[in-house]
Amino acid sequence: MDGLTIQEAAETTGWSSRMLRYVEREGLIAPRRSVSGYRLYGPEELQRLRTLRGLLERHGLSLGEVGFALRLSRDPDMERAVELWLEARPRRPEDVPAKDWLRFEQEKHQRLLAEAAQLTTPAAEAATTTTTT
Amino acid sequence: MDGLTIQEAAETTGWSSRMLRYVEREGLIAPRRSVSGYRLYGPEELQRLRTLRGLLERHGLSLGEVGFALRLSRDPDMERAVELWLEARPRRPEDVPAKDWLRFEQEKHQRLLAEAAQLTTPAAEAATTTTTT
DNA sequence: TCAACCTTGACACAACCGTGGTAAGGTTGG
DNA sequence: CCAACCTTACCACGGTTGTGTCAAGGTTGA
Repeated sequence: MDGLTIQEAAETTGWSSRMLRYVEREGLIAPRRSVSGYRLYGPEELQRLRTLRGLLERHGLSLGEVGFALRLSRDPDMERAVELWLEARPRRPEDVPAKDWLRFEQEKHQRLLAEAAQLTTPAAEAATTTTTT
Repeated sequence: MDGLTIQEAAETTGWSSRMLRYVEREGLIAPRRSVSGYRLYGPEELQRLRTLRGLLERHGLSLGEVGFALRLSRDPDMERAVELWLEARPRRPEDVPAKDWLRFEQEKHQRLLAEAAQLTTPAAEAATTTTTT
């Protein structure tokens, strides 16, 4: 049975086991299960749990908010609706000609994706884990 | 004194005046004020209030969630952090070679922006308002 | 002037969130 | 077999959300 049980995972990540179940119900981190239903946390999940903790703390976010961001990213229809509503802020279209704004947005996302690609170096995840052996 | 007072705005938008103040405190819609501090709702705000209502209902969102989306869009640092965490979902990099995934993401955003540009035709907003006269 | 608005601030209250605990029962490994 | 885990499903409980109402005071317009 490879992978840490919920209590072990709790100890190495700083979450309580109770909260690990909660995090799972929020859809954020769902470890695979053993045949008998035990949660089995692998290095990826452990790392994600730690970075999640950091994310919340550094930006003052709640689990629910990150869960909402996840829902957004999984429901492009909803995401589009929200973004459209937000973009429609009272702002004279003459101020920023649409073309430029569009270019700006594209560049923003390209920048973002570049960073993402950089930070997602495949080996990095597993390496940091303490309990890999 | 042009613009509707809070109660008038409430009547035409279906929100209660109490909720209009709440919506404002969430940072979603802040009408300008008269010299004496009265809220004055213009056609833009009224339209946004109606579409907001629709947005919430159609997607089962809460004011707080839209408020969070707003915070996200105003704090690119936070947005980037959240997106990065979400993108790092357990997914074998071998499954989808990074290049293709990147292209897919870019295309997604271009599609989105195209739609946005289309729906943001400048005249549309003011036209639909009932109280323009 | 005076009724009918507006403002902010407070109290209230149900419903939900984050979190812990406990109970009843299954799994595991020595 | 048995201690020490695991599972789900509840109760609890303070904090936040969404919403109403009320109070004390300023503004407006006939």
